[in-house]
Amino acid sequence: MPHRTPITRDFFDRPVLEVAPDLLGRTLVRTTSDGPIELRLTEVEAYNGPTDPGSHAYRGRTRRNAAMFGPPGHAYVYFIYGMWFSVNLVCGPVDSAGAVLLRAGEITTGSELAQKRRPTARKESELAKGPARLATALDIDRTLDGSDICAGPGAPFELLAGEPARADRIRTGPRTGVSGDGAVHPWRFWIEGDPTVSPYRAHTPRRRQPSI
DNA sequence: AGCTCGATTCCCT
DNA sequence: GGGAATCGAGCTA
Repeated sequence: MPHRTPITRDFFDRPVLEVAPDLLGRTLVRTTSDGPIELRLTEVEAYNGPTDPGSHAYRGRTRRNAAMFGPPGHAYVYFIYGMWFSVNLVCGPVDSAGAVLLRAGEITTGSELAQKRRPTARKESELAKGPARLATALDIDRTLDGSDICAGPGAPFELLAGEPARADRIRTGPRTGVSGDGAVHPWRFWIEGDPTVSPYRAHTPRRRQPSI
């Protein structure tokens, strides 16, 4: 399969736990007004629908998470911590609300554009190391929520076959920053040894205001 | 109407 | 390793 073959919607029809590791090594093309930025995915997390306590879908459909409950092959973009965005790719049947969080990758095209967006990055490997950094580097915000990933060249997003990661290089572990019962599942997937993979952090409960 | 805290990053010690 | 920044979804009332 040639490197630059577009991935079609049936790729996303499968269960999210199957799609997530299969995304590693694939190329996400983000077409901006300034030109294309391409990202080789190195780290993702699966969020497994309404029964997954770690998922935004856990409490059912809301205005924010509506895209997750929509058709596969679309983006779910959400705003977090008052200043960042994160990007997911929706998987599985409509209403199953499966989504893969794109956590990190290697910028392979348009690194000048990404640098401009991420001036604090000191190394190429830091441009998209972490979900909010990835979204910033690729100029992704809430206006792209619900975008079709499989609409073809020139759309805001496209996914290319790339070079899927070898199975023996894929590692799994608990999801970063997920609390409670959602933390037990090893649904984080990354390419072992890749310098763009973000460091694992366990969930840290935020301290309450000190009561004097 | 008010409150808590999050699928984080950055900067400081 | 810890705290600040910053806003809004979702819960409690």
